[in-house]
Amino acid sequence: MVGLEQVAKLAKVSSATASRALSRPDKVALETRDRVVRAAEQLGYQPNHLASGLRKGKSRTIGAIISDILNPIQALLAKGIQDAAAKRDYTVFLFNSDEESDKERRALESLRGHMPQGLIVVPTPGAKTNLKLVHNLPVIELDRASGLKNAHTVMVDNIGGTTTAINHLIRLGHKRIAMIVGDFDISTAVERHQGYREALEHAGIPYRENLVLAGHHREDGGRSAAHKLLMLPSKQRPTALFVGNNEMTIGAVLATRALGLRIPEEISIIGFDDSRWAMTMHPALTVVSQPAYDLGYLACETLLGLLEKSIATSASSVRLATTFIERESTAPPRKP
Amino acid sequence: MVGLEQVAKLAKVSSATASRALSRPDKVALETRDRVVRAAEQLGYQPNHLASGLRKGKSRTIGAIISDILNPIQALLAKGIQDAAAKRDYTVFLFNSDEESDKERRALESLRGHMPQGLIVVPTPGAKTNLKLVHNLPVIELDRASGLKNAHTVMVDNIGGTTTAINHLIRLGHKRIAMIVGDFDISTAVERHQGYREALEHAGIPYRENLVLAGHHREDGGRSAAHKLLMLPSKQRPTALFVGNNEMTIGAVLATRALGLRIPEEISIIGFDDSRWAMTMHPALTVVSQPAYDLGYLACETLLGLLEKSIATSASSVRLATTFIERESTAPPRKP
DNA sequence: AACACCAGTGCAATCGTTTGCAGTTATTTA
DNA sequence: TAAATAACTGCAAACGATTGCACTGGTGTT
Repeated sequence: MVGLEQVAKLAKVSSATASRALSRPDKVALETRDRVVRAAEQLGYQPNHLASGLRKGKSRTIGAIISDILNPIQALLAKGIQDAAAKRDYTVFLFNSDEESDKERRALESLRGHMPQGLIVVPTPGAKTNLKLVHNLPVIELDRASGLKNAHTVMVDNIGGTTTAINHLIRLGHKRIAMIVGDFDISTAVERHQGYREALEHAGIPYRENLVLAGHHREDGGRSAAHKLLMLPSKQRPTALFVGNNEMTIGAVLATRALGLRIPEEISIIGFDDSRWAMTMHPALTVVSQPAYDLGYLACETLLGLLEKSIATSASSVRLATTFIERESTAPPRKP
Repeated sequence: MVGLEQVAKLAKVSSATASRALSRPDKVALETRDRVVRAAEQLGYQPNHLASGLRKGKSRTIGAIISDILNPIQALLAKGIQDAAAKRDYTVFLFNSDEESDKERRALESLRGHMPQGLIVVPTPGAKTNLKLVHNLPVIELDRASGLKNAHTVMVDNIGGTTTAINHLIRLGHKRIAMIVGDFDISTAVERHQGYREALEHAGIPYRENLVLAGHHREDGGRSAAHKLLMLPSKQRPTALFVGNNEMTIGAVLATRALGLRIPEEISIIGFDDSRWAMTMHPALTVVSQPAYDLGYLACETLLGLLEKSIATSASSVRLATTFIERESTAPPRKP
């Protein structure tokens, strides 16, 4: 390891001056600085972040905990975060919680020792407790809210996105619109359900308990919920289906196919979240799309902004709009 | 920040003893250890990795540079790496190169300062030069080889995977089998192409230059290459198409659809890499699937193994087998 | 009884950088 | 010309954890 000491020796200055030459150019004579810079270059000197972080109390790292890197939406979040961090010369420690509160806690414990200056987290249901482990760190909650007071959040307009989708179905003439929802311990699931409810109400369509099933966020849950809905007696069977996230949508589509029902002739489907397979499947899926990359990017910028001015801004809350993308999976209901 | 000093004071010992009590239990009297542990717990003490890393010269972190986190295959690699690292209590700095040598270099520079103990990298074409930046670090090359001597590599059996696929097509009766390849500055592209060539040769089918087009790894390239192939006069037009990676395969499928050709009746398609959309598209795609998670996991285990025994094992090279998954996108060629 | 040995503990140096303070020159001002 | 000011530079003390060394007192050996 080539350290500052050696650079200093080669440049015939003290290590103090060498340090200043490299990070406070104005504090050092031009000629001296040159000598140091040249020496550093020649030796291939690279400052040791562990040491400087220790001394300055600033590691220039942040932590990020997303729920599942294999979910394309979350991967986009991660990418947005990393790009924003890289632009300001921060490095990010990325963890997966896999939606398990326990893994989230372990990630936080692991993270804590590395002295990140801030945190971005897609909170699991246990986050409210877990986040106490890092009570002294600025935290941005991404995609959903844990319910923690004075937390900063960056989310999408779930209610608006959902009502747009439901309104579209209503305009096509659908009356029996079902929804597959996530678990209500996650704020997005609550909000999307609320959007669904409001849209129906606004159109004067009664809300029917038996048309709302839980899919638990995963493909399997989506599949069995859809199966149940589509097996209802034909008088009760929904003519349209709105699914609360991408994983469950896959399940729902597969269940539909398995039953031999044609989309959109026999059942219209809209999913929350866009993705590659939604575009390429047949028929292409109509979706509510989230600006996931921007969401991540913005969350990171917000966090870094917080760090630099170090003023404890009171809890901020950002909502980004969703985009409704009409493809081929929706059509008017069949005449009876 | 609660430091060791404060724990020590509360337990009425020196910080030296406190340190030993927590990390070298056998070096300290049982009763003392208890007192220290209790004090640490009470104060919520968390060791500072920056400090211990600095002192011990071991950061317990590794760096990982993948090419694109949005590619599901690469996301799986990342997840495998992280899981393996977490199991041994290492933390990983994850970067994206986006296949650009320049970004790879910047990632390496950024990484260097954080004193990772090792590196896992999916090398870009510039890796051979870039990796000199970290010449003193153990490096595992993942998924492809940069050509660097004495590098450890963890890859799949690209040749075997490809020949299996091509043989399958040959057995179905195809004679004009086209391939969309990647750029030859990436080892996987070279190997897959070689597998294609060998399989044809072995079956006595002549290799035709005009049936092999470059798709440059991306969807767009795949689309235009496929378009060109499918527009050949019908006597020359391929009856089957093998595509060198997932991105290009999407393009190829879209081009096929755009031309109104039916899969597999008019053209059989096999892609390298499995994915969600390959399973759900219609018809479901026949693929050569890589054990990406295992690949990542293994790469990380190899690296950590290297670190622990600190013996400079000579370059190891691991190859994992691929799996051929037959779905619905292949069929015998149409009788003329 | 004399000695060697061992477990348990603390002192103080160390890892590589940064920075408050003080010291040295050169420059400006009255 | 003397004094005040500014511009550079170096000394040494941090940051928090670890560890070689030395010290203490106790146990075991002959």
